Amino acid sequence: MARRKEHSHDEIRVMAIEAAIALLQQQGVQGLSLRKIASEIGYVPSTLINIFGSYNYLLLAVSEATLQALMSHLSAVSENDSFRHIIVMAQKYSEFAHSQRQCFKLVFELQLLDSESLPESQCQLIANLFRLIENELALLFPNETIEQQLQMSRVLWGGIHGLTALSLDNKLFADTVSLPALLESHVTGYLQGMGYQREEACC
Amino acid sequence: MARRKEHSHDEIRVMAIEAAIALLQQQGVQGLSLRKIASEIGYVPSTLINIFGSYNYLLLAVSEATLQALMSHLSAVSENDSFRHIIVMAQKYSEFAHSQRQCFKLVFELQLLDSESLPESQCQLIANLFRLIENELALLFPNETIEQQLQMSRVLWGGIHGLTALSLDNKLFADTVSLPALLESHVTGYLQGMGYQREEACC
DNA sequence: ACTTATTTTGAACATTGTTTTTTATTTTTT
DNA sequence: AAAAAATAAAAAACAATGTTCAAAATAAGT
Repeated sequence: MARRKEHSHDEIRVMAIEAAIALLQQQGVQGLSLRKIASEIGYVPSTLINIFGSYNYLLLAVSEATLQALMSHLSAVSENDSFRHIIVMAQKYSEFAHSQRQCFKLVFELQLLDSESLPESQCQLIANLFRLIENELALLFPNETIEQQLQMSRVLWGGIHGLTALSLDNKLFADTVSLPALLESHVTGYLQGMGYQREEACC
Repeated sequence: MARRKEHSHDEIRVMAIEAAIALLQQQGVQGLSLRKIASEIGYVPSTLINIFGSYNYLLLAVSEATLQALMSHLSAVSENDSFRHIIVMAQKYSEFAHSQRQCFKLVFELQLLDSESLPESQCQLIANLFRLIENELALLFPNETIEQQLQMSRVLWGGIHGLTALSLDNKLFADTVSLPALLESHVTGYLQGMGYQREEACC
């Protein structure tokens, strides 16, 4: 059999990714399978393997699509105050994670084999996410070195991600404190500790 | 066939967990399987299912053993200064995660089905881990409410875990800054921001 | 029109966790 | 002590997985 020519490879790509996301949100990554995705879009497992290379690479494509959605979600934030900007981005990050729970988890839990390499596009996406914070830090701490700003951005992001990830799995074991409150405390506390003066007073 | 009576169920339990940990460290959770574990200890898959209930519950037992090891690793920390105590625990946490990488990842990536419930023992273990930090915070911030101390402990732990987890998967994208430096910056920055005066001066 | 290439697909394969059946051993009863 | 019942371990069967490979159907080239 040759191409049915109903859809191009690129069309099958997006169909498969969309179907995978839909199934993922319903049943989680455990309930997902190459065969289900294939049958969902009226194709056959080996066709998807031909196009994506492997099931793992299909999941990687889903992960990449999720990262892009997250990126546009965070890029939409516009606050004049850089301090507020970071806080709102932290909230948006956790909002996104909870609303797209399964996809978000996939991004961080997908393990590729040693033979598979993380594609450059995915690295760039993550680097751009970090840059969102780096940019605001450069405004907040213009006197700090680039190196220092880079370190601060990782600490901020690490905390935001850690709190979000633990909350997603109900591993915070603190029902009385809300995730937004934890995120605000983290960002505010750390930035103040690093010398940022939100108000005017000191002592 | 009836019991070979060579080993009791409890003996088989520990044999299986040990074999699972060994295989896990070699090949990761992807390369692990019920059949490999069974053949490694000279038994058969269905025997392990009988004893553990399911493969997932066997993995949960490995996760629990890992949490216990982590707990004793962190309990061994003894610093007079509570501030130093928290920093050292943060470093020990990340050390443990990197030295027992696969087991550590299993703890946070293992997903049980909706029908399976997280056993009370595992909840207690995690609660005890949090308490290690809560105790030090009670010493550092005796005037804060319990609620406030609880929130701070989650922020601290969330950041420590987030930085560690991202570092484990090389997702920090900052080769020039070390994980210990990030952890120290996180703990120091946050505690200072929350009002802790490490030195005597202010302004 | 015929040949050559291409590409989708269906069947085969190896491996997985789990369930069910068989079988060997232990325990109980007569 | 012998027979019957209960028990428990292992073997086999099952359904589902990702992947490979050969066969088949269409497209392209001559």
